[in-house]
Amino acid sequence: MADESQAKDAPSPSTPPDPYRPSVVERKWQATWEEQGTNRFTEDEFRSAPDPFYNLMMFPYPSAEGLHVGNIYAFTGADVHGRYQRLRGRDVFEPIGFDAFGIHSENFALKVGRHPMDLIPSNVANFTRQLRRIGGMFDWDHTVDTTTPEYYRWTQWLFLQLFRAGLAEQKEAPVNWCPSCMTVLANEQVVAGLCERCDTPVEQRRILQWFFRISDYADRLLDNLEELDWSDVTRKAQRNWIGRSEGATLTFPVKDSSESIQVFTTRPDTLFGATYMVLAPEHPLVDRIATEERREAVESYRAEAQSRDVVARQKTDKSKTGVFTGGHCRNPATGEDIPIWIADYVLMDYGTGAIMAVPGHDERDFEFATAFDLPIRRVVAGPDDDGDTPLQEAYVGPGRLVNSGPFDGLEVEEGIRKITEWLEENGGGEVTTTYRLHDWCISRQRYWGPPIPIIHCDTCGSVPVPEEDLPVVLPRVEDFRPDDSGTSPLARVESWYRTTCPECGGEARRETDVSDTFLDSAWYFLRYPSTDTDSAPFDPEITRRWLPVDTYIGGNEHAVLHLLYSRFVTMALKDMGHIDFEEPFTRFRAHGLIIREGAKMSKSKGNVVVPDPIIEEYGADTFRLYLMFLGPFEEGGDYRDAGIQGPFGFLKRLWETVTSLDPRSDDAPPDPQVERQLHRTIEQVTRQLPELQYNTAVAALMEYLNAVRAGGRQAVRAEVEPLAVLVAPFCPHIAEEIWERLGHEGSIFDADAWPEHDPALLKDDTITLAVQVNGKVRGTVELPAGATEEAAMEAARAEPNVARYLESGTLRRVIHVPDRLLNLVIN
RNA sequence: GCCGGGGUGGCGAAAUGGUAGACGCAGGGGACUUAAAAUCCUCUGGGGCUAACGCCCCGUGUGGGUUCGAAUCCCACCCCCGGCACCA
Repeated sequence: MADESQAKDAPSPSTPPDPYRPSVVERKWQATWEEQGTNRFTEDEFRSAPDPFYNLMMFPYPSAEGLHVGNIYAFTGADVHGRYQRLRGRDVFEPIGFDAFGIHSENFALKVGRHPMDLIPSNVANFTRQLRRIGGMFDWDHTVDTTTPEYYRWTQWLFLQLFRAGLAEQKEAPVNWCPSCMTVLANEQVVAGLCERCDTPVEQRRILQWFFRISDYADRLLDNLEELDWSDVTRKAQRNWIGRSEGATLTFPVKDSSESIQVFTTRPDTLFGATYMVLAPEHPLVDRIATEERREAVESYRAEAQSRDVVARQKTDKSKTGVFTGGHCRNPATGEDIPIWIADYVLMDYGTGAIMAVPGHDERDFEFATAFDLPIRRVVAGPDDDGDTPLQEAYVGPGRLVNSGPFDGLEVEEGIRKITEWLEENGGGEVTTTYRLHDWCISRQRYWGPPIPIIHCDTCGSVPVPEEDLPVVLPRVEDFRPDDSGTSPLARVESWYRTTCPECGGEARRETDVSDTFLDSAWYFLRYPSTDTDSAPFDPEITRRWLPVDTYIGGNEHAVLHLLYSRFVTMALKDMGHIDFEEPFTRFRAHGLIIREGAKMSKSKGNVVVPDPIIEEYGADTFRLYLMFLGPFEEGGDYRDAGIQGPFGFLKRLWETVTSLDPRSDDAPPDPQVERQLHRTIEQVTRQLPELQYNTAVAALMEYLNAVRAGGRQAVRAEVEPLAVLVAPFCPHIAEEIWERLGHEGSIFDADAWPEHDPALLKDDTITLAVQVNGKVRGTVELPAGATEEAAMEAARAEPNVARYLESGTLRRVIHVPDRLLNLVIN
């Protein structure tokens, strides 16, 4: 009997014949992608791709612990974006690499007693395995590892270009110095003013460092921000960091001397209230101004200021300290002699390192003047004040000038202009702009970085290593601990640093400092498409075709430094004629942070999500889908262990729906209601994916599958086939498998199969209109779409609950929002 | 202190002037099972009224305002998270 044979073949309900086995599906497709080169570009393809889309994500530091969920979250979000673009037909290049130089690697290597040259390759191998496992669309033929000579050769090349352009220079700068370890510490190695290793109080030391003159580019870096399609938070952070401040530089002649002191102020209008001057302790004029009888006090204060670490020096919550120098200068406005002090609340590296103190109208000066009993004078009167109103605190609000001679009565804004003009005419001042942004210190007295390619020669000075001699290879040094010299461990390797001068051939010495990791990452996006080239850092033709980066996704912790340095390097390279664009990242989006069960994840709390076992159990597709579903991608979300069940169930149902399709219904038309919802889903997902609104797009997909399966109905092919494509950016493996099972050959990502929605199908024929009385919903009525107000009124009156309210008062007004609501205002 | 972001059911979250709580988790009830797991169906903001169908009130951090109508806009305040922090 036919029934019998069917029964034999039919699966028993408890053991489905073909359950969803993520690991099988995922292994299969990862192997297929690898074999077919699905995600890889050849050099020819790079040169000829018709519609390039450069999809970049911030490359990771390959820690020994392996990929963190935070990394996976970021990479998945970026990968979804890249896969979406590819499904829309773009030629998407999605590279990944490793940012493996720097103090983290070095400290970890010291801690575990292994050499970073051994450690890093094994970390990279582990990261690579994990990155392949999550199913990113990475081009594994074009990766970079910043610690390989093939890469840092060009980092050194970049240094040389900047050096030649006059953008690299050596100058003295303070560093954190641990007198017990006798070594230079990075800011993060100083904890509450103490060395993190030995708890000794940290001091400052001035040593010669290499700087890039990024501040030359401050205006351009700031002004270009207007035009960039970047997250607002990120642009704002950069604006604050650059900190452009318009003001004036004023000159105060020192009494009984030919010297004068320059100060920067944004409030030249308060000049008449300047009752004393303050210099930074390091200010070069201090020696010449301090009088004999004050010299001892001045010297000991300077020594004390220097004995603090660089971070503690700038704490705002400590009380003001300072000493009188014994010197005076003349206030050019009042003609008065005012005392010159030194205090560490004035910073040498902002403005001119000196201020005119106006205690009446500056909180810091007020605090200082109160502490040292210096005169406080009101020169701005608020709306209820006059020139004699006493000051209980600094007044920083708007008002009119008082006690300011000819300028009395002017509003602050006008006073600023008039007093500046007056000083300019008398040679006592000029309009100036200063920046918070400092030059970029790129030297590190450390081992684990690319050596700075400079040779020091007694006759020729600092000579660049000839480009053909690059890379200057970082030698393998077994003892790479920092030492008591205040220089890099490389300074102990005489065989390495002794060399000859490329210019005069005489004896010379290599620079032994290495460069900042931020330099490695400031140009890596230029290298990715050109890793096939070893004759140049980046191929001009390929670079023209692929850059700038179309979308860059990464953490906002790099909002300032990394992104700013990359922009600076790009601008400098453009000015030197190496590239033809000056902004590296057309679009940047910052992703949010993942927390776990309401708390920040941290190793010490032991609440870190370990990805491998989760991927093992549920598969990468489920894990990816869950991460994207947690919350808005740009805001982050709360990882709750149980939550993964939702996305997992969704994929199991998707699988079941496809594998149980009846081939005889392949040509059947979709159910009209389901079809409408399909088109609404296509519309929503297509709109939201490029905007990174993943969580709601996933919800729409779930809703659609629920509709397809509602009441246990049997789906037809036309209802589920588009779903395979829509889900593919999130879950590439299962999408490929379903696509293949639906009878397609080749990768879904090459199928040009992204569905188009039909606008005519977005709306239902009948709609539910909410009927309100005085703004409160009192009922709903079913109406044909586009019904008139009259039709809506008629239906509303027929609704008993609405009618009840209408009878209780007089209808005053009707507000009709077609197809949405009807609000009846009664009294 | 300054600059961002945020505060909505038991929980993650939707909704950016028009039916608050889509989607999902957790939980309750039911089906299947010898049983459990898995799966499927169904209910689920709080309170009240009703035999029931239903209906009413309250509800988006707090207090005010604008509006026919506010989670959404405006004013004041509280709290949480992130960044910067003596920048003259």
